[in-house]
Amino acid sequence: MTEELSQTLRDRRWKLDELLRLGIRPFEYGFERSHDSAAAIAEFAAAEDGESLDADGNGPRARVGGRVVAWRGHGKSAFAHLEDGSGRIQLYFRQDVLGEERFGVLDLVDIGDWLGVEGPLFRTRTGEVTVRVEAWTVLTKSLRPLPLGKSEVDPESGERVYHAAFKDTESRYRQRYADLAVHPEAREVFRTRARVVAEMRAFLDKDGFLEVETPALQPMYGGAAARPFITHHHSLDRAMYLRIADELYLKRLVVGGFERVYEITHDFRNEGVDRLHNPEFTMLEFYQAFADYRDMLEQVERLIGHVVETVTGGSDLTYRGERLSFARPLARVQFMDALGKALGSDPMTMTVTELKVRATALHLPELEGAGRGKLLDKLFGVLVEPSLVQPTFVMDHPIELSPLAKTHRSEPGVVERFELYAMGTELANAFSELNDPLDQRERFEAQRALGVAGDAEAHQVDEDYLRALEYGMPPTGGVGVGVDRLVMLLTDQPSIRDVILFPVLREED
RNA sequence: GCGCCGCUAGCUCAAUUGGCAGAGCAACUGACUCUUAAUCAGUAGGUUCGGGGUUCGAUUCCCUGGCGGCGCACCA
Repeated sequence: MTEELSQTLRDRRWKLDELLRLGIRPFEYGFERSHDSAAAIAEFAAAEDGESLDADGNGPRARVGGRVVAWRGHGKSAFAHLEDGSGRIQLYFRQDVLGEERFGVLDLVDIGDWLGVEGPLFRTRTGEVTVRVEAWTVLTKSLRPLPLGKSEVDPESGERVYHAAFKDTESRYRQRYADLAVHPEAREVFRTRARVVAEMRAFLDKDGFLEVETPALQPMYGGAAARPFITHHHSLDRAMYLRIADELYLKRLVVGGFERVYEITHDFRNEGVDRLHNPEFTMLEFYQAFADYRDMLEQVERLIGHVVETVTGGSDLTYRGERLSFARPLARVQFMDALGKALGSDPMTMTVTELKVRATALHLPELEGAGRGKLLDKLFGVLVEPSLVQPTFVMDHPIELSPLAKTHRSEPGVVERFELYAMGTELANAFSELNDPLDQRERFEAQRALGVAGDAEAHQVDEDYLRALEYGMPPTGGVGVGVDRLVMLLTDQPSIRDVILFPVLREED
């Protein structure tokens, strides 16, 4: 490397060379730990309670490894903090313990280095459990300073208070490794995310659902209204699509005789990026034979309730200062009722022209060629959605919006469908699945007409799916849950990028 | 895609009307053997996001491009 290095980077390289010169391996092969920091602290506390400390106050010995996150030199002694996956532990180095030469080598240690240390545990005068370091080794020399601001622990709340923390949003997303390295609470968000997914699995597994994997690379996309990513398979010499939903494949499996199936996977939608949308996102879909959307509503209530309970310990959570209650039963409103109330007249009896007048009055753009379904959807989005702060099921959507849902058994013009909203955004979507292949073909044809008219998100006609339905799909309820958004709520994060480890960004430079 | 805001040292941020580009932390040198945002003294560190323009002089004003945030639109 001949690139010009900043003074800071040059300095780290110099220390690396010095370590090598002293015969110290700066990138070790491993380190056997006796404790992580939390276990070491716990074991010392237990020894203290058992009054088994020696005359100098030393308790059990520990070998701990971690990243140096703070350093306070005092001439012939030094304090440091080492952070590992379980937390932090203080280190105490003394020249009279380590010897002049070995203590001197500590000058080559920087914040950010990974160290392994060993020595007895003791409690300092100020009460902190600390390793009295008798031996130490460099595990990894850090060649680039971490963006680590100073921080202290608030004695009142126990929370970490940052002073000049690493907070440039762009850098945090681009260099997630650095964000995670200096923000334990960012790591906690992703631990929670993993727990949410694990609990969804546990809930469904326990209820007899089979986890399956369906293609991400598809010859034809479907199952949602969205623009796909298109790619090309060279040896087959044909276009392939990244899935926008796994719905149609999961229902094929119900046709095949798997009565309860689910998949937690990434969908890809070729659309804009904002606070609530990443082009690649995680969706849970599950399908249950012999069930209708009312059964699925109960399932969603129980599933979400279970996840909220696991993370918060109760049925409530706070998002952006707003208290949300997921206590069952959740509120429910009829799509048409809610929209009718907002419009001041019954949307079912309104003509397309009348709807368009109302939409125009609200300055809704993109009305060009919009059909009845799209108009209702847009009006609902503007007039009703923002008010759905507490978790609410919106029931029975217009048929034009839902080409894969069964028509309502008693209400004309609508389908058996619900969406779960909270904080004004959609969390889940479900219906009594349309299993009449003749009706399904008509719905596909209607979508094809919309597509011809210029709707880039219109559904394609999937002949293979129709063939599957012709074999016969039992009555089935299906649900999709936006996992990222649920995690946003549960971790109180303002942007979907805060719950996706490596969100989509434009190229650097 | 459109609008608004932002981009200055490793990190967080200043810089008056257009007038020598600064501070805290990190780093470096020195002092200090129970500190914890350690302390004290000193030192160094800059393509002010890129390109162009106006001007005696641009971090500052204008044009243009890049990236990000927020809002709108689209969507789950």
